[in-house]
Amino acid sequence: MMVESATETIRTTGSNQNGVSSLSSQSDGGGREGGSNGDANGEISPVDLLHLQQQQALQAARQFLLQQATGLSSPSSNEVKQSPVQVPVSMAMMTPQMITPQQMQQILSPPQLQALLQQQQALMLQQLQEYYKKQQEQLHLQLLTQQQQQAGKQAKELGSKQLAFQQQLIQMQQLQQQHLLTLQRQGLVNLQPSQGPVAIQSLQQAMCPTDLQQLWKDVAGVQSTEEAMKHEGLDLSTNSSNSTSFTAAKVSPQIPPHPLANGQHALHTPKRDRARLFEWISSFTKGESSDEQTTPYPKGSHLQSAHAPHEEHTGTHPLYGHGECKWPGCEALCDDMGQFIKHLNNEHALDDRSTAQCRVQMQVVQQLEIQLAKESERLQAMMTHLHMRPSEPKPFNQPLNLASSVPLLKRDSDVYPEGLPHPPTSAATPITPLRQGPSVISSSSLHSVGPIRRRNSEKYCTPIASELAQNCEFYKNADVRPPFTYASLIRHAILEAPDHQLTLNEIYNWFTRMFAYFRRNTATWKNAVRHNLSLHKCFVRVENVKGAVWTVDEVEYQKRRPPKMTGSPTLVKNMISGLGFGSLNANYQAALAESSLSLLNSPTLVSNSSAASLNMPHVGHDDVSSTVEQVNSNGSCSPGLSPQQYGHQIHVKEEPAELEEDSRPVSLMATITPTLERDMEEDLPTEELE
DNA sequence: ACTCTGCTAAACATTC
DNA sequence: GGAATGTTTAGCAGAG
Repeated sequence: MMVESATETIRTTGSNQNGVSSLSSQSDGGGREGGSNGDANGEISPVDLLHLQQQQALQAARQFLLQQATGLSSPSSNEVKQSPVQVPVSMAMMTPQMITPQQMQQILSPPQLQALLQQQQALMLQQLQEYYKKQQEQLHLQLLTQQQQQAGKQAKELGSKQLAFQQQLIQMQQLQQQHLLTLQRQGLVNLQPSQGPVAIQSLQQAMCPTDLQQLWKDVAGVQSTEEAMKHEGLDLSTNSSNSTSFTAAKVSPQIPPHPLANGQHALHTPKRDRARLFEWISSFTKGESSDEQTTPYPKGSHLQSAHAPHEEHTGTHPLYGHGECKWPGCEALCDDMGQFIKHLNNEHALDDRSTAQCRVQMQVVQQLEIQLAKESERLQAMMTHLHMRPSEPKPFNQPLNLASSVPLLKRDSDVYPEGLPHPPTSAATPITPLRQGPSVISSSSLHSVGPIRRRNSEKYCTPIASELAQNCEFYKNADVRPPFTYASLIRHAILEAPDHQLTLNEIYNWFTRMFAYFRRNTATWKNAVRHNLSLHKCFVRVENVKGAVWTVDEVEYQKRRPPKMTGSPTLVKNMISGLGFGSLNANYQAALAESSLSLLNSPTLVSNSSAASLNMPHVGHDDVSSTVEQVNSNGSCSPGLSPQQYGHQIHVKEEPAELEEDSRPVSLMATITPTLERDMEEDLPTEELE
């Protein structure tokens, strides 16, 4: 009972604080309809009245608090000082007043707070009742008058006005119901009246209509009770202020300044305070849940973390741990499981209270999930930003920024169904290998260590070059499997070589040098490398003076995964238009980005012998400007990139590589398709593009 | 259900 | 002869 009353008190106190904003906000919305009425009558709206009264209650509580605080010992004053620091930001935002609800609940003793609030509540209730009564009568009168006066007016106008009045009436009745219910039910659902309309809505959600109606039927009784309380309120408050010494001295030294700021604190707080904590959490949760659609960041979401200790699964029952009942707000001591079960069945049976608390908990979970989604989104934005930060517009060949511009591309869900953030695919980052340590870790670090069948570089437009460039330090140090296929890695290694050729051993070395992951399981991955080299005809073995070297047939490589262009012609059009490039086929995006990046990375060309062996047709490149060759220090074409690609990269300057990809001449691609012995079932890109 | 792709493992041949 | 290199096959699994 003490806990109950204490929580009630706190809730009410907090409501006074928070109610200012929440109520005022509601008056904006709900008050519009009633506002006209209020203006017409020259009276304040019920919401304003409630607001005013809650402010009065808050003022009274503050005064009371101040009186008591003057005699507080240093610890408590310290606490008061510290609390604002530890108050979560959103909480602080919610409570613009100097004294936060937490401070209130820490400093005021439950009886005192309860007395204060009961007093204020009783006053408010009485005034509200009277006010509502008057308003209802006036509304009915006005409605009748309107109907009579506007009998000759257009039906439309009449209808709208009547509707407005009726809505106003209904709203007022609802408001009245809600307030009364709040006052009556606060012990049941731990609702924070101060949360105002938000909490009230939550209450409505938490209670079935029949409950509401039944409760409303008892309004008269409630009123009498409240009036009785009101009469006793003075005595209560007097008693509390006199007899109960101020509780800051009693409670504060035992509890950390702000249990809410740290969930662990809740474990060490006295039971009463923990109950209060839960009440706060519940009330905030309810308050947020109602406007969660419009509030991007739940204000009290972090508070819910403080609730975690309650939910930790200890023992054999999730609701039982450390000899306590973990039911929110309960914490009854139970020696053993049997006792706990008995307690659970007795105290937390299926009733209104348990149901309401369960709903509260559901909303807590819901809020947490929403918060998780929000935080994940924020993380994505942060990572995207960090990856793009070092990027400076290159004079040419700036790869596509897929991450930022491909909102429609299904990547996360496809590649990371677990909800893990996908590796940043911001190809807009500088191409040169660099530069950022593991601190800027792409989400690739989250890749599983096990085999990944589909590397995102292959299908989901993560250019290996950019990814590696961004996180090369990370991959060098972290035992994380790179999210690329062996073929991609081999190709990248080869293209990274000065002459675009590597021996097998050099490829091995590149793997071990670049990836900590490949410093182990050598037998496995080396075999895989050899297997890939042999299997894929894009890797061409060239006999050299010093032995055999491996080169890359870029055309073959890009033919490896012909793009599947799906979608409407308009979509394709949009893709080509440049801004829509995000919808481009990921394979081509990745492949082209990779190839272009690799070209930029590698200062030299493939040796003539290898180039010849690559069977690369030298296609006349009308589009290739000299600047291309200027930029490309070598001044010659890479084995893989067609001149047209270069040309497009150049011409379309800041256009993403996809564009080049898209605009890659189909006919040319067809013509340059080398006739290689190794047959590979392949759809010509042209067909796909068409 | 089927196909494609990628990974792993393994056997075998050739070369160093 | 052993290790490295290269080729090939098979099975499995994920994804479309």
